[in-house]
Amino acid sequence: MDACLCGRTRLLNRAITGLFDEALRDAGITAAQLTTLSFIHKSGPIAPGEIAKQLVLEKSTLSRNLGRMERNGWVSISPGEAGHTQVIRITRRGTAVIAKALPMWRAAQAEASDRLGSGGAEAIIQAFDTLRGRSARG
Amino acid sequence: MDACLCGRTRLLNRAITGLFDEALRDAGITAAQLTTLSFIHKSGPIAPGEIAKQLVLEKSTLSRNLGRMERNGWVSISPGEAGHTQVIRITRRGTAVIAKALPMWRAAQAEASDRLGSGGAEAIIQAFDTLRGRSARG
DNA sequence: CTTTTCTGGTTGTAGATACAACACTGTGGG
DNA sequence: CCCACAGTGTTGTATCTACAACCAGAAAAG
Repeated sequence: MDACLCGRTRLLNRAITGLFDEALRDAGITAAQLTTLSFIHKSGPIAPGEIAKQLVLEKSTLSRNLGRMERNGWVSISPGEAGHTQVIRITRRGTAVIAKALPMWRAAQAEASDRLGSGGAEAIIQAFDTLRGRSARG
Repeated sequence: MDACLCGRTRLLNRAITGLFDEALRDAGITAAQLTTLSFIHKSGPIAPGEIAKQLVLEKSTLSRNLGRMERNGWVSISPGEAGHTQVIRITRRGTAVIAKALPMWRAAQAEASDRLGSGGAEAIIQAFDTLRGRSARG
């Protein structure tokens, strides 16, 4: 059970997330939050269900994460057209916090690339793309 | 911010962990617990601090995880020789649960390899090893 | 038109994770 | 001997995550 893909992925995740969280601390945003916020920024107004699908997040998880982000003033949550649906929009403060975090993110990205080695970073991108591709088809 | 290593690593982690957790459900153990338990099984009696260091886990995180595993009867926690230290030992029930989980783990590992593609699985191992090597040196 | 079913979101509960602060114990300096 | 310090583990608090159960609205079935 030595070469467990899950154990390795999880350890990799702890190490990389820790690195980004530390780098982003002064911006007052976590790595998880920045990922979601950037996604919303890029997508434009979007339903929670769609975010969850794209980011492979449980809807209940996302619900609470969005609640925190709304409390921080980074996103607005308004009722959608069809009943009981919602639309998530990034706010000015949300855009501002992304801008503030950007240089710190760049530094963390560079540091992560360095620690993973040129092959390692590529490797993660590749594993990610393969997973994405397969799950999209399947 | 599209090719964020952190976002991708985290998504990869959610996907892979979910796959293993589902596969292991009938064994009554989670992926995180199986990783720690296997490590203890392989290492023999070991101090919590050492486990945390090897698995890149915060000592407080490990403390609570070990508490749950002790409550499940999978490990024993006894005082070490030097004051205030501890020794963690795997129990019979711990060994038994690993044995029970083994075939499910194998299936999950195969499924994960498949979804990641031959290159993807190798890629994760490689990224892991590079990180390990660099952090060991640094 | 009413009932069933489906889709989308929230709430209850629990594990995994980390940071800060604390408690316990051994060791050195005085 | 007493006190500061360093190493090790726990506790308080918060975030991230998921599963199960639920609720609300809409569409389909009758």
